[in-house]
Parts: sequence; C-alpha cells; structure tokens
Amino acid sequence: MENEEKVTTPEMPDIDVLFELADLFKVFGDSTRLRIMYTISENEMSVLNIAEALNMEQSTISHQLRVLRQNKLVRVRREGKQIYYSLDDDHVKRIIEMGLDHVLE
Amino acid sequence: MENEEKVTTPEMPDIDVLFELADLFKVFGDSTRLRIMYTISENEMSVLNIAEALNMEQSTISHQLRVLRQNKLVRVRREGKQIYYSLDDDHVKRIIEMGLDHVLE
DNA sequence: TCAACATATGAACATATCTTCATGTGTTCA
DNA sequence: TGAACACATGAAGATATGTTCATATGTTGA
Repeated sequence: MENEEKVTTPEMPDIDVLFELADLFKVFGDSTRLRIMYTISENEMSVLNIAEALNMEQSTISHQLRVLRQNKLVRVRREGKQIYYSLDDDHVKRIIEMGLDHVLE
Repeated sequence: MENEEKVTTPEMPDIDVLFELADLFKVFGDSTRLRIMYTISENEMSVLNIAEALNMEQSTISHQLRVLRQNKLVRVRREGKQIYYSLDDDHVKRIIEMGLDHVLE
C-alpha cells in the first residue's frame, strides 16, 4: 500500500488536484476578474453594466466572464436580451477575503 | 463625502489593493509553487531536498522560491551551506485549504 | 421578418510567465 | 586558500494569458 520511494508530505493531494487548484487560483490572479467579482458580489449585474462600472470594453468583460463561468465562480441568469451575472456562492467571497487579509498584513 | 459618479460596490478595495491581491493569487496559481508550499508545509526543507522531493531542477525550485519569498509566503533560515525554507504562517495554508474546498466540490 | 440591441467568440498581437542552461555568489573544511 | 558543495540569478526560448477588433449568435418588438 505504501510507496516508499515517494518523498512527499503525507497530505499532499494528487498531482492533478494540485493542477486544478492552481487553475482555480489562476482565475483569482487577474485584477480584471477580481474587479468583476467585486462588482457583482452584492447584486447581479448585466454584462454591459459591469463593463460600464469598470470602464472596460464589453468584449473584455465577456471573455473574462467566460473564464469565471468555466470555473463555476459565477451564476448566470438570462432576462430578455440581457444576461445577469452574480457570484456563485459565499465561498468565492471567502477566498478573496482570505487573500485580502494577507495583502493588508 | 460620496462620489455619485462611481458605479462600484460599496466595499470595492482601491484599485492598487486589487492589483496586489491579484499578484498574491497569481503566486498560488502555479502548480510548482503549490507543490513547494505543500512540501514545506509540515517541516522546513532545504532547496535540494525540495527539488528531489518534486523531482525538478534545483534552478527551477530556486526561481520559484524567490517568488514565494518576495511575496512573504515562506520563511528562510540558513544553516551552513544549506538554506531551509518553511511556510510563513498558517494563513498560507488556510488560503490553500479554502481553494481545495472549492476544487473538491 | 427585420432592425436594433445584448452578449459571445475567433483571430491576432503584445506581454507575462515558466523552465532550462550556464554561471555567479556564498559557505565549509581540508 | 582553494576545492567542493548549496543556492541564486541572468538570459533565452517556449508557452500561456489578456486585450482589442471584427463579427457571429441570440433576443425583442415593430
């Protein structure tokens, strides 16, 4: 059952889990995406509204929202022509808060 | 006191704080660095030992340890020829655990 | 059905990032 | 002092990532 050649700490997750984890943090590692997440953290918002709030191109926001979607960090709701985005759960907020704690000493 | 033109959520941190935050998460967003952090999470380890544990080049590990150092995520201790690295605090572990929670559903 | 609007997406470019190789710096001990 | 060892670092190349522009898709209302 044991693999004695492996020199790793006991609780090191599988390598592929670590890749997933890295991918997740990568998503948080971009200021545009962080700003989007903050912007929709309280209320859902349409793509255009997010773009206006951040003063960025609609296309840029759409591309980044796709990344957030693919990583299940946002919820999507269509209403007529617009699509409203909101944070998927408080989990996301907590990850950000955790990071903020570190940044703000 | 209020700036009515700004269309942001109330608690959006300053833009430069968000850049710092993104930079922090960027550090976590690489599987090599995550593996290093895991490797030294229980006990401090020398650079060579980390490289052996992960089966990677010493140079690669050194480069990434520098990134971790610059972001104050590791502690450094010299003992003779070797330099021992360990995680800076439990804060770091908690950020990783938080991410793992999300990845593991 | 068609124009107007909201959003998504592909291609292209610029920039950032990671790894490797070669070499530099610092430490020990004979 | 000078090998031998441990670690750090600069340069270079390959790859990944973010933004923009142009355009496609999907929805509404006349």
